[in-house]
Amino acid sequence: MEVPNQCPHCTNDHCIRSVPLFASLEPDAVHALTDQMEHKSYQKGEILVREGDTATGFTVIRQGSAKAYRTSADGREQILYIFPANDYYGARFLFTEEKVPYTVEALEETHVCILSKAQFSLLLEKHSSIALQIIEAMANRMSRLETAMQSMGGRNADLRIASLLLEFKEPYGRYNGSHLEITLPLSREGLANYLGLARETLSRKLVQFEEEGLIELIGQKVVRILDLERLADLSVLVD
Amino acid sequence: MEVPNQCPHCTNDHCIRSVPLFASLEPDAVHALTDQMEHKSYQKGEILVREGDTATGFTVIRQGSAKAYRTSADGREQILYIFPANDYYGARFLFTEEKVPYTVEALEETHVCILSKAQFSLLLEKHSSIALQIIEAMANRMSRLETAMQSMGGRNADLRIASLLLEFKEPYGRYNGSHLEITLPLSREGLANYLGLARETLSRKLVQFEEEGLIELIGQKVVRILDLERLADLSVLVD
DNA sequence: TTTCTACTGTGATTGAAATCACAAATTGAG
DNA sequence: CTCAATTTGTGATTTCAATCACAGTAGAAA
Repeated sequence: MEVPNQCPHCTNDHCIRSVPLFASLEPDAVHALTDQMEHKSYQKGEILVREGDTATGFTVIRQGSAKAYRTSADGREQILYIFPANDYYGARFLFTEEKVPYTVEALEETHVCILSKAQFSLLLEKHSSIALQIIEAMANRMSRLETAMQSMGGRNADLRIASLLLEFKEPYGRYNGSHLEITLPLSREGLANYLGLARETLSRKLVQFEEEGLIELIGQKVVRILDLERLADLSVLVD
Repeated sequence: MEVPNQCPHCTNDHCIRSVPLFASLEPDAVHALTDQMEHKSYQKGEILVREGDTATGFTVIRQGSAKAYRTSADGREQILYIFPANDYYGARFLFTEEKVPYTVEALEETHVCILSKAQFSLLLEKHSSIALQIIEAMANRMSRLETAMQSMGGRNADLRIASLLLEFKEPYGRYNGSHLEITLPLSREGLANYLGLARETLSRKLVQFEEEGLIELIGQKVVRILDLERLADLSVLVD
């Protein structure tokens, strides 16, 4: 149920300018880009692109958010990335791979702008600074993957969960008074699929963390961090 | 015990030309580069760079091989990468991070060439094609990290080990007659640290694989693959 | 060769997380 | 608001891998 329409957020330049990747472009380049992009909308649960498809274009999430995951032979869903608004995906597999390496699914109502492979290549040629920014963005994702790998190689669930909370501190945390509160972007099931744990284990560990005074659960989407230091000790971060 | 010396392999142009990243450079650019690079040698077990150090330069492994790992609070060593000859590391953390994200340790006698951050930046400016090749190389590493994440999120050790064997098929496998044989680049302990498993579990699983007719162990460094198909079924790869 | 040191395999046991099963709570649609 | 559907928590149980302990093996050095 893709609804190709004129994305109201994209008919003016603001759209692209709020995407860090394009922040360095001059106004008329932004204008040109805006015209070329294709706009689509998705409801929660709809698939933006499916693992194994031939590469679509470079896709910017204008509004909403999405998860990227792979499905294993046993049916398990391993979430690899969570893309918040203004993030993008698809730069990488325009360069190397023919096939899309993961399924991307909307976590809520989501609007995206798509630039075709050809247009994206042209953009890269004209504005070489964008290549450097892509390298930088890729570097950040690699950092995260490396930390995830370390955390998933660990021996206990506490480590994974503590590392997850610290990872989410940046993008999803904010201070409410003096307390850091993280608004979880996924359901328990989703978090479990991100961590490679059973949902039940995650539930139990979270209440255990609460009993130990590490966190406080507020509703089921918000976690208040009570003891960041002890959480960091549990996590993968050394020193 | 770094032994800065004139690396015999680097005083002529061949050195750099066999590194895919620099394959596209013209002869005199190669010449200029060669002069700028610093050469070092390490014995097995020596540390090339340590996690948390301030970034050294872009480093090319001329001869030998190395492992990159992080150490967790509990002392566990999670291996993130294995760098074979002609591979390189350090491009990424010249862009973004100040601190080196992992320790690199020689797996055997190893010779490297190092390009300083400043020189590397200059190179990038002059030869924009190198930026694209770096993106491509990063894309490949990301692919591997994503697969690793999927495999480590899995529920059993068989999956991890089968995925490892398939991963090693490319770089370390070769056909001996009609049989595919993989020469393992690490000890059991090392492999276990790569997989996030206990050494004992890996040992047991390998003999189990052998009993089931999936593989045949030849000495302790070579694995002959007897049933690639069934191995793939066990692994993370779907279809 | 012999000796020493590393690495590797294997049994016994423990333990942590997966699974199974279901109840409680929350959400959302009508 | 009500009711169904989805999500979440929690107990009981099982299972698989970690750990502990040690013996066998290979490899390097003397």
